[in-house]
Amino acid sequence: MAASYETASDEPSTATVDGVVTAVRDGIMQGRYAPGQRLPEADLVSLYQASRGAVRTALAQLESEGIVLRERNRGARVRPISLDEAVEITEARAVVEGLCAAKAAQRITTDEKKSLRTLSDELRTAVDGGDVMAYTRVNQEVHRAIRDISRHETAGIMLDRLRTQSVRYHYTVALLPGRPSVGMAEHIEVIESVCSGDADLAERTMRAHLMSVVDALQQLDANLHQW
Amino acid sequence: MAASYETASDEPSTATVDGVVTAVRDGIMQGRYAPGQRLPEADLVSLYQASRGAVRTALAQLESEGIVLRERNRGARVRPISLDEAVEITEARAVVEGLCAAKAAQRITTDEKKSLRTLSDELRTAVDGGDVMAYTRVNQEVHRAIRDISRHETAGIMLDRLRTQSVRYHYTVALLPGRPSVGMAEHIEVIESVCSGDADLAERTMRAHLMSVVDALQQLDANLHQW
DNA sequence: GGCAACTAGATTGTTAACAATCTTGGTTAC
DNA sequence: GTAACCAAGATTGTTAACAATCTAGTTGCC
Repeated sequence: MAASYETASDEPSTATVDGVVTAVRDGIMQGRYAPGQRLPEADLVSLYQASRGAVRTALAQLESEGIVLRERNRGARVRPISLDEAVEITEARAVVEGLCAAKAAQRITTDEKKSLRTLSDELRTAVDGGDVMAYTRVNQEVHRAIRDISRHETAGIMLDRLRTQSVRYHYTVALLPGRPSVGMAEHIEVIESVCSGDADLAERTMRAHLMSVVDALQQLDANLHQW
Repeated sequence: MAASYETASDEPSTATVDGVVTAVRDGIMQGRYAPGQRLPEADLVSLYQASRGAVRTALAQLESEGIVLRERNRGARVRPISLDEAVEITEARAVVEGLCAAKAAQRITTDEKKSLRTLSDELRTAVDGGDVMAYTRVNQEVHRAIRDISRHETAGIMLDRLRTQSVRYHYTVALLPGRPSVGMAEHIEVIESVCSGDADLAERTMRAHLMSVVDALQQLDANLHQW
């Protein structure tokens, strides 16, 4: 597989360990690597022009991130995520992002309020235009912004990890009928509650939003079983 | 440093990667390795009789767990944790353990209620006898039990990580004057609320308990600066 | 006497070869 | 025809040697 000696696209040296980690991680998050797909070391070596040691270290790190599964003498695979797990991950996100929202409400500056509300407008135009891709992107930007405003490093690191584990499900949720407009309303509510400075309200609003994502996930599951 | 060729205690072969990881992690959590202390690869190799590659992999994993710091060409050190970080970690624990308490309240069986209440009794005898070590141990057992009863794997993994990062502070908190009796009362309240089956109440109680630990941490800080 | 440059030792990073294990395909016996 | 067995290839795990980098101590110069 991938016998060409040429570099994959336009990246001559992903050579470092971190390079391989981010390349494979992005590949998994973008769906280029399917769940359960094998990741032979030799392929990654020739693909990313890195040494085997670097690939090995990268795989170990990805395993500890929970997105790659390794079995002794049987190599690495993309770790499949069940819907139950996706629900669990979203529940965990709900409480941690709730914490971030509360802290953000306490610490937000006027400049940050302005840029948050700019995102509100972008959300509206994306949903009005029916642009699901843009909706998904701005969506993530909102969560990212609140996580940054909270200035809570520990929570931020935890969310990074949770997000990489669950991203594959997200744009599936966005495709549910009526989901974008519901999600937009919730996001704007979250933004306003954070801007209000009421930590308790901000936390409750954020949690409610993510619990509604849990509902959407289970609805998705029901739809799949119906087919 | 550590020039003795004898094995540390009674473990002739920690040879595997996981062995080194748990050995070093326990060493850090038990305070045998001080914050900031260097961890030269060669020393770990002779101490635990493992290959350098295994030690290297182990250090990489410990770094991703956040308890070891590595700098290029400068080796690994035990990562020092500031009080601000300890507060952040405890805040994060508060919301995640709150989630566990809520789920535990929903899912607890009668047998589990019994063993939880047994821990209540153990707590009382430990505090009555003034046994701080036993108090600390039962303390952790209570949190562990609730985490198990919740059957929330994702939250469990997150808590494992958070706990290893903050354990060094815990038994410092337990030494504060009057802390054991306050902590005992809170723990018993948590246990009863989980047993009651009221998810909302259980979550609030658990969060209140851990926020009181945050207060204790900050009080500890104030005491230190006063000296 | 103090400061800068240099050298030797120690420590980590990288690569390559070797060993162990698993998978796959074919062959043979029943 | 099927099932068990065996061997070759492929894949991963481990070890050891080599290269690069940093640190500390020393020497020489100002």
